[in-house]
Amino acid sequence: MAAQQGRRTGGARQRLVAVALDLFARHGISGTSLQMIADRLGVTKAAVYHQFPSKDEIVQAVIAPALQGLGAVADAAEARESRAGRRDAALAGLADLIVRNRRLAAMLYSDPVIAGLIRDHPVLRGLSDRITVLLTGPDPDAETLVAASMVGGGLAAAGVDPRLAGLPDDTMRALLLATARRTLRIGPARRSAAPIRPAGRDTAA
Amino acid sequence: MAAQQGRRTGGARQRLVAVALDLFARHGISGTSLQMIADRLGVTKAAVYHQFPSKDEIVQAVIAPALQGLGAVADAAEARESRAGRRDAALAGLADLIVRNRRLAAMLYSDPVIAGLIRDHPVLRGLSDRITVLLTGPDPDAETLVAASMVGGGLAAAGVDPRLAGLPDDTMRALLLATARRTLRIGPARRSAAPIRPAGRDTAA
DNA sequence: GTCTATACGCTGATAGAC
DNA sequence: GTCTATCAGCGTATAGAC
Repeated sequence: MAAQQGRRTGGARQRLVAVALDLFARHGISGTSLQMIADRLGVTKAAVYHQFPSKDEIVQAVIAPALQGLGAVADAAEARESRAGRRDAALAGLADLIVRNRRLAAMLYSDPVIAGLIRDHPVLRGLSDRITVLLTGPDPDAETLVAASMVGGGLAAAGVDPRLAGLPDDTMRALLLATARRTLRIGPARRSAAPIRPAGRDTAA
Repeated sequence: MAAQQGRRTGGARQRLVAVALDLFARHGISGTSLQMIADRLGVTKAAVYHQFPSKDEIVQAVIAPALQGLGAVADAAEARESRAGRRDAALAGLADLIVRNRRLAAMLYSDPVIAGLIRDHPVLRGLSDRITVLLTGPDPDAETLVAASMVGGGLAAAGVDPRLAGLPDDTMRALLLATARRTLRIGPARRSAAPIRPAGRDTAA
Protein backbone atom coordinates (compact mmCIF):
# COMPACT_ATOMS: atom_id res chain seq x y z
CA MET A 1 0.00 0.00 0.00
CA ALA A 2 1.83 3.20 1.06
CA ALA A 3 0.18 5.34 -1.57
CA GLN A 4 2.18 5.92 -4.73
CA GLN A 5 5.38 7.47 -3.56
CA GLY A 6 6.57 7.34 -7.16
CA ARG A 7 4.34 10.17 -8.33
CA ARG A 8 6.93 12.90 -8.56
CA THR A 9 4.61 15.29 -10.33
CA GLY A 10 1.81 14.77 -7.82
CA GLY A 11 1.80 17.59 -5.28
CA ALA A 12 2.67 17.01 -1.65
CA ARG A 13 -0.86 18.05 -0.90
CA GLN A 14 -2.33 15.19 -2.88
CA ARG A 15 -0.12 12.64 -1.19
CA LEU A 16 -1.09 14.03 2.18
CA VAL A 17 -4.80 13.73 1.44
CA ALA A 18 -4.28 10.17 0.21
CA VAL A 19 -2.50 8.96 3.35
CA ALA A 20 -4.95 10.87 5.53
CA LEU A 21 -7.85 9.04 3.89
CA ASP A 22 -6.15 5.71 4.46
CA LEU A 23 -5.46 6.45 8.12
CA PHE A 24 -8.89 7.95 8.75
CA ALA A 25 -10.53 4.85 7.29
CA ARG A 26 -8.39 2.55 9.43
CA HIS A 27 -8.31 4.33 12.76
CA GLY A 28 -11.14 6.81 12.50
CA ILE A 29 -10.64 10.57 12.38
CA SER A 30 -10.27 11.00 16.14
CA GLY A 31 -7.93 8.03 16.22
CA THR A 32 -5.61 9.57 13.66
CA SER A 33 -3.06 12.13 14.83
CA LEU A 34 -1.14 14.57 12.72
CA GLN A 35 1.95 12.73 13.92
CA MET A 36 0.70 9.54 12.27
CA ILE A 37 0.10 11.37 9.01
CA ALA A 38 3.52 12.98 9.15
CA ASP A 39 5.23 9.69 9.94
CA ARG A 40 3.54 7.95 7.05
CA LEU A 41 4.71 10.72 4.73
CA GLY A 42 8.21 10.65 6.18
CA VAL A 43 8.04 14.30 7.20
CA THR A 44 7.49 16.21 10.41
CA LYS A 45 4.27 17.59 11.83
CA ALA A 46 5.32 21.09 10.88
CA ALA A 47 5.46 20.07 7.25
CA VAL A 48 1.88 18.88 7.52
CA TYR A 49 0.89 22.22 9.00
CA HIS A 50 2.49 23.94 6.07
CA GLN A 51 -0.04 22.26 3.75
CA PHE A 52 -3.12 22.65 5.92
CA PRO A 53 -3.77 25.16 8.68
CA SER A 54 -5.59 22.62 10.86
CA LYS A 55 -6.64 19.00 11.14
CA ASP A 56 -10.18 20.04 10.37
CA GLU A 57 -9.13 21.35 6.97
CA ILE A 58 -7.49 18.01 6.22
CA VAL A 59 -10.76 16.27 7.00
CA GLN A 60 -12.54 18.70 4.72
CA ALA A 61 -10.11 18.04 1.89
CA VAL A 62 -10.45 14.28 2.32
CA ILE A 63 -14.23 14.21 2.14
CA ALA A 64 -14.55 16.93 -0.51
CA PRO A 65 -14.58 14.58 -3.53
CA ALA A 66 -17.24 12.41 -1.92
CA LEU A 67 -19.43 15.41 -1.18
CA GLN A 68 -18.97 16.65 -4.71
CA GLY A 69 -19.88 13.20 -5.99
CA LEU A 70 -22.97 13.01 -3.81
CA GLY A 71 -24.02 16.45 -4.95
CA ALA A 72 -23.65 15.47 -8.60
CA VAL A 73 -25.66 12.30 -8.03
CA ALA A 74 -28.43 14.25 -6.31
CA ASP A 75 -28.47 16.91 -9.05
CA ALA A 76 -28.69 14.34 -11.82
CA ALA A 77 -31.33 12.30 -10.04
CA GLU A 78 -33.53 15.29 -9.24
CA ALA A 79 -33.55 16.22 -12.92
CA ARG A 80 -35.53 13.08 -13.75
CA GLU A 81 -39.22 13.48 -14.35
CA SER A 82 -40.75 10.46 -12.69
CA ARG A 83 -40.33 9.53 -9.08
CA ALA A 84 -39.19 6.04 -10.04
CA GLY A 85 -36.64 7.59 -12.38
CA ARG A 86 -35.28 9.82 -9.63
CA ARG A 87 -35.08 6.90 -7.23
CA ASP A 88 -33.36 4.67 -9.79
CA ALA A 89 -30.86 7.32 -10.76
CA ALA A 90 -30.02 8.07 -7.14
CA LEU A 91 -29.54 4.40 -6.35
CA ALA A 92 -27.37 3.74 -9.36
CA GLY A 93 -25.32 6.84 -8.65
CA LEU A 94 -24.84 5.82 -5.02
CA ALA A 95 -23.73 2.30 -5.91
CA ASP A 96 -21.29 3.70 -8.42
CA LEU A 97 -19.89 6.22 -5.93
CA ILE A 98 -19.40 3.51 -3.32
CA VAL A 99 -17.59 1.20 -5.70
CA ARG A 100 -15.19 3.87 -6.86
CA ASN A 101 -14.59 5.32 -3.40
CA ARG A 102 -15.01 2.31 -1.17
CA ARG A 103 -13.23 3.43 1.96
CA LEU A 104 -14.22 7.06 1.67
CA ALA A 105 -17.89 6.17 1.47
CA ALA A 106 -17.70 4.02 4.57
CA MET A 107 -15.88 6.75 6.44
CA LEU A 108 -18.54 9.27 5.49
CA TYR A 109 -21.21 6.95 6.74
CA SER A 110 -19.73 5.75 10.00
CA ASP A 111 -17.22 8.17 11.50
CA PRO A 112 -18.64 10.03 14.50
CA VAL A 113 -16.76 13.18 13.51
CA ILE A 114 -18.50 13.18 10.14
CA ALA A 115 -21.81 12.52 11.85
CA GLY A 116 -21.23 15.64 13.92
CA LEU A 117 -20.32 17.60 10.82
CA ILE A 118 -23.55 16.54 9.12
CA ARG A 119 -25.53 17.33 12.25
CA ASP A 120 -24.14 20.84 12.48
CA HIS A 121 -23.41 21.92 8.93
CA PRO A 122 -26.64 22.92 7.10
CA VAL A 123 -25.27 22.24 3.62
CA LEU A 124 -24.19 18.68 4.46
CA ARG A 125 -27.43 18.03 6.24
CA GLY A 126 -29.37 19.22 3.24
CA LEU A 127 -27.41 16.93 0.95
CA SER A 128 -28.12 13.98 3.19
CA ASP A 129 -31.82 14.84 3.24
CA ARG A 130 -31.97 15.19 -0.54
CA ILE A 131 -30.60 11.68 -1.01
CA THR A 132 -33.09 10.29 1.49
CA VAL A 133 -36.02 11.92 -0.28
CA LEU A 134 -34.80 10.65 -3.63
CA LEU A 135 -34.74 7.11 -2.30
CA THR A 136 -37.95 7.10 -0.28
CA GLY A 137 -40.18 9.75 -1.82
CA PRO A 138 -41.71 12.64 0.11
CA ASP A 139 -43.73 10.89 2.84
CA PRO A 140 -42.28 7.44 3.45
CA ASP A 141 -43.97 4.91 5.72
CA ALA A 142 -42.00 3.05 8.38
CA GLU A 143 -41.33 0.11 6.10
CA THR A 144 -39.81 2.25 3.36
CA LEU A 145 -37.80 4.20 5.89
CA VAL A 146 -36.32 1.04 7.38
CA ALA A 147 -35.48 -0.28 3.93
CA ALA A 148 -33.81 2.99 2.91
CA SER A 149 -31.84 3.12 6.14
CA MET A 150 -30.64 -0.44 5.67
CA VAL A 151 -29.70 0.22 2.06
CA GLY A 152 -27.62 3.23 3.02
CA GLY A 153 -25.79 1.45 5.79
CA GLY A 154 -25.54 -1.73 3.76
CA LEU A 155 -23.97 -0.05 0.76
CA ALA A 156 -21.38 1.65 2.95
CA ALA A 157 -20.66 -1.55 4.89
CA ALA A 158 -20.22 -3.58 1.71
CA GLY A 159 -17.86 -0.92 0.41
CA VAL A 160 -15.31 -1.60 3.13
CA ASP A 161 -15.96 -5.28 3.74
CA PRO A 162 -12.57 -6.99 3.35
CA ARG A 163 -14.30 -10.13 2.09
CA LEU A 164 -15.53 -8.11 -0.90
CA ALA A 165 -12.32 -6.19 -1.51
CA GLY A 166 -11.30 -8.59 -4.25
CA LEU A 167 -14.49 -8.23 -6.29
CA PRO A 168 -14.01 -6.39 -9.61
CA ASP A 169 -15.67 -2.99 -9.70
CA ASP A 170 -18.17 -3.94 -12.39
CA THR A 171 -19.31 -7.04 -10.54
CA MET A 172 -19.46 -5.17 -7.28
CA ARG A 173 -21.50 -2.34 -8.74
CA ALA A 174 -23.99 -4.71 -10.34
CA LEU A 175 -24.40 -6.77 -7.17
CA LEU A 176 -24.77 -3.73 -4.95
CA LEU A 177 -27.41 -2.27 -7.22
CA ALA A 178 -29.37 -5.49 -7.58
CA THR A 179 -29.29 -6.20 -3.84
CA ALA A 180 -30.25 -2.65 -2.93
CA ARG A 181 -33.17 -2.71 -5.36
CA ARG A 182 -34.36 -5.98 -3.88
CA THR A 183 -34.17 -4.51 -0.39
CA LEU A 184 -36.25 -1.56 -1.55
CA ARG A 185 -38.75 -3.84 -3.31
CA ILE A 186 -37.86 -2.54 -6.76
CA GLY A 187 -37.66 -4.73 -9.82
CA PRO A 188 -34.42 -5.32 -11.76
CA ALA A 189 -32.71 -2.14 -12.95
CA ARG A 190 -33.45 -0.84 -16.44
CA ARG A 191 -30.61 0.20 -18.67
CA SER A 192 -31.55 3.86 -18.47
CA ALA A 193 -30.15 4.37 -15.01
CA ALA A 194 -26.56 4.89 -16.06
CA PRO A 195 -24.02 5.93 -13.41
CA ILE A 196 -22.46 9.37 -13.38
CA ARG A 197 -18.75 10.14 -13.17
CA PRO A 198 -18.26 12.82 -10.58
CA ALA A 199 -15.42 12.00 -8.20
CA GLY A 200 -12.05 10.36 -8.59
CA ARG A 201 -11.31 6.92 -7.28
CA ASP A 202 -9.81 6.16 -3.90
CA THR A 203 -6.06 6.04 -3.89
CA ALA A 204 -5.02 2.43 -3.50
CA ALA A 205 -4.99 1.15 0.07
CA MET B 1 -17.55 -10.03 32.66
CA ALA B 2 -19.05 -7.90 35.41
CA ALA B 3 -22.68 -8.20 34.44
CA GLN B 4 -24.38 -8.44 37.80
CA GLN B 5 -22.30 -6.67 40.38
CA GLY B 6 -23.83 -6.80 43.84
CA ARG B 7 -26.77 -4.43 43.53
CA ARG B 8 -25.59 -1.84 46.09
CA THR B 9 -21.86 -1.87 45.60
CA GLY B 10 -22.04 -1.94 41.80
CA GLY B 11 -24.20 1.11 41.34
CA ALA B 12 -21.41 3.47 40.41
CA ARG B 13 -19.93 0.92 38.06
CA GLN B 14 -23.22 0.47 36.25
CA ARG B 15 -23.72 4.19 35.86
CA LEU B 16 -20.20 4.53 34.52
CA VAL B 17 -20.74 1.86 31.90
CA ALA B 18 -24.03 3.46 30.90
CA VAL B 19 -22.58 6.93 30.33
CA ALA B 20 -19.54 5.42 28.62
CA LEU B 21 -21.80 3.63 26.15
CA ASP B 22 -23.66 6.84 25.44
CA LEU B 23 -20.47 8.82 24.88
CA PHE B 24 -18.82 6.07 22.83
CA ALA B 25 -21.87 5.89 20.58
CA ARG B 26 -21.90 9.66 20.12
CA HIS B 27 -18.22 10.49 19.76
CA GLY B 28 -16.60 7.14 19.07
CA ILE B 29 -14.23 5.42 21.46
CA SER B 30 -11.16 7.40 20.44
CA GLY B 31 -13.20 10.58 20.61
CA THR B 32 -14.25 9.93 24.19
CA SER B 33 -11.83 10.85 26.97
CA LEU B 34 -11.91 9.69 30.56
CA GLN B 35 -12.42 13.35 31.43
CA MET B 36 -15.67 13.40 29.47
CA ILE B 37 -16.89 10.30 31.29
CA ALA B 38 -15.91 11.76 34.65
CA ASP B 39 -17.58 15.11 33.89
CA ARG B 40 -20.80 13.41 32.85
CA LEU B 41 -20.78 11.48 36.12
CA GLY B 42 -19.93 14.59 38.08
CA VAL B 43 -16.75 13.09 39.48
CA THR B 44 -13.03 13.32 38.76
CA LYS B 45 -10.90 11.14 36.53
CA ALA B 46 -9.39 9.46 39.57
CA ALA B 47 -12.81 8.23 40.59
CA VAL B 48 -13.18 6.65 37.18
CA TYR B 49 -9.81 4.96 37.62
CA HIS B 50 -11.03 3.57 40.90
CA GLN B 51 -13.70 1.58 39.02
CA PHE B 52 -11.63 0.50 36.04
CA PRO B 53 -7.85 0.17 35.80
CA SER B 54 -7.77 1.47 32.23
CA LYS B 55 -9.86 2.87 29.41
CA ASP B 56 -9.54 -0.44 27.63
CA GLU B 57 -11.32 -2.22 30.46
CA ILE B 58 -14.18 0.26 30.22
CA VAL B 59 -14.53 -0.55 26.55
CA GLN B 60 -14.53 -4.23 27.40
CA ALA B 61 -17.25 -3.75 30.01
CA VAL B 62 -19.38 -1.74 27.59
CA ILE B 63 -19.32 -4.28 24.79
CA ALA B 64 -19.51 -7.35 27.03
CA PRO B 65 -23.31 -7.70 26.98
CA ALA B 66 -23.37 -7.43 23.19
CA LEU B 67 -20.70 -10.10 22.83
CA GLN B 68 -22.56 -12.31 25.25
CA GLY B 69 -25.73 -11.75 23.25
CA LEU B 70 -24.03 -12.54 19.95
CA GLY B 71 -22.54 -15.69 21.45
CA ALA B 72 -25.96 -16.83 22.67
CA VAL B 73 -27.49 -16.15 19.24
CA ALA B 74 -24.74 -18.11 17.52
CA ASP B 75 -25.03 -21.00 19.99
CA ALA B 76 -28.79 -21.23 19.57
CA ALA B 77 -28.63 -20.95 15.80
CA GLU B 78 -25.92 -23.57 15.42
CA ALA B 79 -28.07 -26.01 17.36
CA ARG B 80 -30.62 -26.07 14.54
CA GLU B 81 -30.57 -29.04 12.23
CA SER B 82 -31.22 -27.55 8.81
CA ARG B 83 -29.15 -24.85 7.20
CA ALA B 84 -32.24 -22.74 6.59
CA GLY B 85 -33.14 -23.14 10.25
CA ARG B 86 -29.69 -21.99 11.36
CA ARG B 87 -29.85 -19.01 9.02
CA ASP B 88 -33.34 -18.04 10.13
CA ALA B 89 -32.48 -18.33 13.81
CA ALA B 90 -29.32 -16.27 13.39
CA LEU B 91 -31.17 -13.57 11.49
CA ALA B 92 -34.02 -13.37 13.98
CA GLY B 93 -31.56 -13.31 16.87
CA LEU B 94 -29.55 -10.54 15.25
CA ALA B 95 -32.59 -8.39 14.58
CA ASP B 96 -33.72 -8.85 18.15
CA LEU B 97 -30.29 -7.97 19.54
CA ILE B 98 -30.13 -4.82 17.44
CA VAL B 99 -33.55 -3.65 18.52
CA ARG B 100 -32.83 -4.12 22.19
CA ASN B 101 -29.32 -2.67 22.03
CA ARG B 102 -29.59 -0.15 19.24
CA ARG B 103 -26.63 2.07 19.95
CA LEU B 104 -24.39 -0.69 21.21
CA ALA B 105 -24.91 -2.73 18.06
CA ALA B 106 -23.99 0.18 15.85
CA MET B 107 -20.90 0.90 17.91
CA LEU B 108 -19.79 -2.71 17.61
CA TYR B 109 -20.23 -2.54 13.88
CA SER B 110 -18.67 0.79 13.07
CA ASP B 111 -16.08 1.89 15.62
CA PRO B 112 -12.52 1.54 14.34
CA VAL B 113 -11.30 0.57 17.80
CA ILE B 114 -13.73 -2.35 17.85
CA ALA B 115 -12.68 -3.28 14.34
CA GLY B 116 -9.11 -3.48 15.58
CA LEU B 117 -10.21 -5.57 18.54
CA ILE B 118 -11.98 -8.02 16.24
CA ARG B 119 -9.00 -8.10 13.91
CA ASP B 120 -6.58 -8.96 16.72
CA HIS B 121 -8.58 -10.92 19.25
CA PRO B 122 -9.07 -14.55 18.10
CA VAL B 123 -12.23 -15.11 20.13
CA LEU B 124 -14.00 -12.07 18.73
CA ARG B 125 -12.87 -12.89 15.24
CA GLY B 126 -14.23 -16.41 15.63
CA LEU B 127 -17.58 -15.07 16.81
CA SER B 128 -17.80 -12.77 13.82
CA ASP B 129 -16.95 -15.63 11.47
CA ARG B 130 -19.54 -17.91 13.06
CA ILE B 131 -22.30 -15.37 12.41
CA THR B 132 -21.20 -14.94 8.82
CA VAL B 133 -21.26 -18.68 8.17
CA LEU B 134 -24.68 -18.96 9.77
CA LEU B 135 -26.03 -16.31 7.39
CA THR B 136 -24.32 -17.36 4.18
CA GLY B 137 -23.58 -21.07 4.54
CA PRO B 138 -20.13 -22.61 4.15
CA ASP B 139 -19.11 -21.56 0.61
CA PRO B 140 -21.02 -18.42 -0.37
CA ASP B 141 -20.89 -16.98 -3.88
CA ALA B 142 -20.24 -13.28 -4.43
CA GLU B 143 -23.93 -12.46 -4.59
CA THR B 144 -24.67 -14.06 -1.22
CA LEU B 145 -21.61 -12.44 0.32
CA VAL B 146 -22.67 -8.99 -0.84
CA ALA B 147 -26.19 -9.55 0.48
CA ALA B 148 -24.89 -10.74 3.85
CA SER B 149 -22.52 -7.80 4.11
CA MET B 150 -25.29 -5.36 3.32
CA VAL B 151 -27.62 -7.00 5.80
CA GLY B 152 -25.06 -6.75 8.57
CA GLY B 153 -24.28 -3.12 7.90
CA GLY B 154 -27.90 -2.32 7.23
CA LEU B 155 -29.14 -3.77 10.49
CA ALA B 156 -26.55 -1.82 12.45
CA ALA B 157 -27.26 1.39 10.53
CA ALA B 158 -30.99 1.10 11.05
CA GLY B 159 -30.38 0.53 14.75
CA VAL B 160 -28.96 4.01 15.23
CA ASP B 161 -30.87 5.87 12.55
CA PRO B 162 -32.49 8.82 14.35
CA ARG B 163 -35.40 8.71 11.89
CA LEU B 164 -36.23 5.25 13.24
CA ALA B 165 -35.63 5.99 16.90
CA GLY B 166 -39.34 6.51 17.50
CA LEU B 167 -40.41 3.15 16.11
CA PRO B 168 -41.70 0.74 18.78
CA ASP B 169 -39.43 -2.24 19.34
CA ASP B 170 -41.92 -4.79 18.05
CA THR B 171 -42.50 -2.90 14.81
CA MET B 172 -38.83 -2.28 14.38
CA ARG B 173 -37.93 -5.92 14.94
CA ALA B 174 -40.52 -7.12 12.45
CA LEU B 175 -39.49 -4.62 9.78
CA LEU B 176 -35.78 -5.33 10.23
CA LEU B 177 -36.35 -9.04 9.92
CA ALA B 178 -38.63 -8.78 6.89
CA THR B 179 -36.31 -6.39 5.08
CA ALA B 180 -33.21 -8.45 5.87
CA ARG B 181 -34.89 -11.61 4.61
CA ARG B 182 -35.87 -9.86 1.41
CA THR B 183 -32.30 -8.68 0.93
CA LEU B 184 -31.08 -12.25 1.39
CA ARG B 185 -33.75 -13.60 -0.98
CA ILE B 186 -35.53 -15.53 1.74
CA GLY B 187 -39.29 -15.83 1.97
CA PRO B 188 -41.35 -14.44 4.86
CA ALA B 189 -40.24 -15.63 8.29
CA ARG B 190 -41.94 -18.65 9.81
CA ARG B 191 -43.11 -18.55 13.39
CA SER B 192 -40.45 -21.00 14.51
CA ALA B 193 -37.61 -18.50 14.44
CA ALA B 194 -38.31 -16.97 17.83
CA PRO B 195 -35.79 -14.48 19.24
CA ILE B 196 -33.61 -15.31 22.20
CA ARG B 197 -33.20 -13.18 25.32
CA PRO B 198 -29.52 -12.90 26.07
CA ALA B 199 -28.46 -9.34 26.89
CA GLY B 200 -30.10 -6.46 28.70
CA ARG B 201 -31.39 -3.42 26.93
CA ASP B 202 -29.38 -0.26 26.33
CA THR B 203 -29.50 2.12 29.23
CA ALA B 204 -31.44 5.20 28.20
CA ALA B 205 -29.42 8.08 26.75
C1' DG C 1 8.63 22.85 1.20
C1' DT C 2 10.78 21.18 4.84
C1' DC C 3 13.17 21.57 9.02
C1' DT C 4 14.08 22.47 14.48
C1' DA C 5 12.33 24.25 18.43
C1' DT C 6 8.78 25.39 21.28
C1' DA C 7 4.19 26.44 23.58
C1' DC C 8 0.61 24.68 26.25
C1' DG C 9 -3.61 22.11 27.17
C1' DC C 10 -5.27 17.58 27.61
C1' DT C 11 -4.44 12.54 27.66
C1' DG C 12 -4.20 8.22 30.20
C1' DA C 13 -2.38 6.91 34.43
C1' DT C 14 -0.38 6.82 39.56
C1' DA C 15 0.07 7.95 44.65
C1' DG C 16 -1.77 8.94 48.76
C1' DA C 17 -5.24 11.64 51.92
C1' DC C 18 -10.05 11.55 53.56
C1' DG D 1 -15.67 5.79 46.77
C1' DT D 2 -14.13 9.98 46.12
C1' DC D 3 -10.84 13.47 46.46
C1' DT D 4 -6.28 16.50 45.41
C1' DA D 5 -1.97 16.50 43.39
C1' DT D 6 1.09 15.08 40.11
C1' DC D 7 3.33 12.67 36.17
C1' DA D 8 5.19 11.88 31.42
C1' DG D 9 3.65 11.89 26.93
C1' DC D 10 1.08 13.33 23.13
C1' DG D 11 -2.37 16.44 20.97
C1' DT D 12 -2.84 20.62 17.99
C1' DA D 13 -0.70 24.62 16.79
C1' DT D 14 3.02 28.53 16.11
C1' DA D 15 7.63 30.89 15.03
C1' DG D 16 11.41 31.24 12.53
C1' DA D 17 15.75 29.14 10.19
C1' DC D 18 17.29 26.87 5.85
